[in-house]
Amino acid sequence: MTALRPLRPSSKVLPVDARGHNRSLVLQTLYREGTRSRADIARETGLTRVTVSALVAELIADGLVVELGQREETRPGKPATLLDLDRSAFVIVGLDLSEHSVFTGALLDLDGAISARAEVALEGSTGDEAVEKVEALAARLIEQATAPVLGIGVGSPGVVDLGGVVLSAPNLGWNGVPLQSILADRFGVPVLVANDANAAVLAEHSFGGADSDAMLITIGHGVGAGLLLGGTPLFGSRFAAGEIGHVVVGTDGGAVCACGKRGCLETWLSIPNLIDRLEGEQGAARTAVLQEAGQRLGMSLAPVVGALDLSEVILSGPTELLDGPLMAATVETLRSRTMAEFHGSLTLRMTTLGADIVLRGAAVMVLSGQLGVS
Amino acid sequence: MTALRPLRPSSKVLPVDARGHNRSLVLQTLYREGTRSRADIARETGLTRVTVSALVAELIADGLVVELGQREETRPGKPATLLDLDRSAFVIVGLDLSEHSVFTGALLDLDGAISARAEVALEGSTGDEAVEKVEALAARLIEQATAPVLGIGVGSPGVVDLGGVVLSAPNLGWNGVPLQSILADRFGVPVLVANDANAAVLAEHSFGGADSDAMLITIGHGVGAGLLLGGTPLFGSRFAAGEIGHVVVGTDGGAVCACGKRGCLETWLSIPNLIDRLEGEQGAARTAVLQEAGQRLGMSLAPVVGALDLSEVILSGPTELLDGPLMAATVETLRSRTMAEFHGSLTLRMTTLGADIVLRGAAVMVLSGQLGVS
DNA sequence: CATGTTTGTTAGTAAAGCTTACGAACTTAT
DNA sequence: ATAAGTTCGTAAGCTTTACTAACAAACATG
Repeated sequence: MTALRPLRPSSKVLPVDARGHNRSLVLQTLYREGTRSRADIARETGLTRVTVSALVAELIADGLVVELGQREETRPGKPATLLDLDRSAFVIVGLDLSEHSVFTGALLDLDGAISARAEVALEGSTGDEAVEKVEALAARLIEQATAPVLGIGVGSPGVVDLGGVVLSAPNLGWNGVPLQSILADRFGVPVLVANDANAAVLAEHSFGGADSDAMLITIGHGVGAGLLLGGTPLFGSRFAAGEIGHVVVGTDGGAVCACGKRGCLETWLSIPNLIDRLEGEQGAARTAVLQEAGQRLGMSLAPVVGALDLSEVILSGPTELLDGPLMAATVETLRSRTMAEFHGSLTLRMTTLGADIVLRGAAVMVLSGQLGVS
Repeated sequence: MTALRPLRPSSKVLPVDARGHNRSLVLQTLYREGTRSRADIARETGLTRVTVSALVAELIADGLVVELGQREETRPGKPATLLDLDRSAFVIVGLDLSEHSVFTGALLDLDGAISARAEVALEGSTGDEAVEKVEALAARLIEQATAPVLGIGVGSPGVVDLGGVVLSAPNLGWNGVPLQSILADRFGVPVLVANDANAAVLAEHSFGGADSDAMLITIGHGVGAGLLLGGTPLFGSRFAAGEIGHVVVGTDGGAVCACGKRGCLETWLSIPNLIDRLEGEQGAARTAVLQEAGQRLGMSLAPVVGALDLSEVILSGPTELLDGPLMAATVETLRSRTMAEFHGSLTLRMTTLGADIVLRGAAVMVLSGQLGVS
């Protein structure tokens, strides 16, 4: 008889786990700050020079870190030996399954730069056929790799659990597809699978300058969101966090949605619906349609921004539709519906990463999972 | 030149830190599962019997754990020596500053049971005068303590940062009041200060059976919320997470709020406003007022529940107003505005902890901060 | 009564990071 | 030019941690 309900048991920590953490810490310092000496790393991490030397020796043996020779800068004392990540030592395979009619993929280096691309047309494939197309795409990219593959990252539409099983992706006809283990078995490298919007918000955090509390809205065939809270992605109790497309917005009806309800956010904001509404409209009428959509988005987001105290909301999707009256109306609605004094510094902007955002997010997943850097 | 923006540096981990973690793990096992032998703990934690013995010896020396004698149960092998937390070894001081005209406080044991109470009338005090009343209340409770004080937990209204500074609490006239250090300096024991709704959701998780993803709405003089995501409280980028009282709900105007906007959630739902609206109403008219308030709450919560994939929403406040037509309307609105297939198991209920919820949450903060149990 | 089981402890080992010390290589002051 | 001071990386030895192996104590069972 105890007053507390059981929590999932947290696990023991051995000294060897601490070692792994400190190894990642050294790696992260080099990754983020760039060229550094062993003594620099010791100062920045708080570890001793001795310990850093041992960890660096291990990283050099693993081929992750290289010595670059002595520091040029002239100052007293023995010159430092500079180190850096060997940013060409590995490549990462990133896959984006979120587009409507095509799977895209790329080879990325440790900095997230894209060195090769490939894609495969979906042609209406679903189920196993679609899985085979994912495998073929990955195989094609791995063939082109000029360095060992660190891992495969996948941004998939739908609901994905922590083990990389796609629980539900209606467009692809997937229900409980264990994509992670399928790819891991086939290619023998680490595989990480997540929802596309979650991947995107990670990319925006790592490469796009987003805060560690941010929300990224993907607007395309559907409407979804990825949430980053305290630097950690939010998955939700049923792995369905960010599924905001089918939340009803407003009290005044709205169009009937594919899901059966009336006035879902997607009926206002998804690109197909938006294009339908804009059909033939010009000038002020066109602006009015975009403003209405923006207001609806703002109304939907206001309670979330207030409840989570978000400082940054980012939009991803077709710039020509989103970046203008729509976004202006969203920010105006957000400000007028939340506490201005608290949210004075709330920013709303387009992603800076364009169409590659999911691919680069998939790479971040691998970097963070395999190297502990992110 | 690196592609990643700097993150706040995470810190090194020494073997001694791992030791502390494992010590907490043993403590947590005893706290949650109750009476256990060393061998039981070893099996449940994955640590060896040797290591557990060493950790238990330390905990016994600290007075946190006691031996209870041999297990009665008859089975082969040497009989086990049973252990348990010494649940009367320490007391916790919990303070609730969230009520409108009175500060309440209590002495709690390690199980969160209340053994003494005290309160002090606010009588309009603000600023330093209010701080002095907090100190007096704590002093009065500490005098009554029959065991060493493990720490002081405080649930305060307003915005509280991670260092226990009350950045803003308009009702008390507090702006940047370092309550944690004031109390720590005065009483020489660990002090933890957090927002009242955050404290409340912790209590509901520890003592009320709430899931590790839950949202607790406090409805009183104002309307606030505490969020628990993955078992961790959410604070937000400016420590203002949960401030949903001044989010505008609906598109049809509504009453003017103290904050200047029109149609804030508080204008529909705060207890003073609700009582005003109910003034003189009976029967169906009364029900209609409560239903309207419940619908407004549901409209506000729907985007949050959808975005966070919450499975549990809990209300705290006067049962006679909330637990009836209001709550029924809220759950109905929530279901009709979110994806039923995902949120089939969404539950909305009243807290089971009554008026002591903040006091007990304050105790959880101390338990979790000082013993690593929660 | 012999055998097997379970508990808690003792003894010894491996790993991790620490402190102390030192040689190498450089700048700066005399 | 020489001496002194500074900085870097490494070596040696220590402390802490949790591990394995082994054992005595205390019980049940055939």
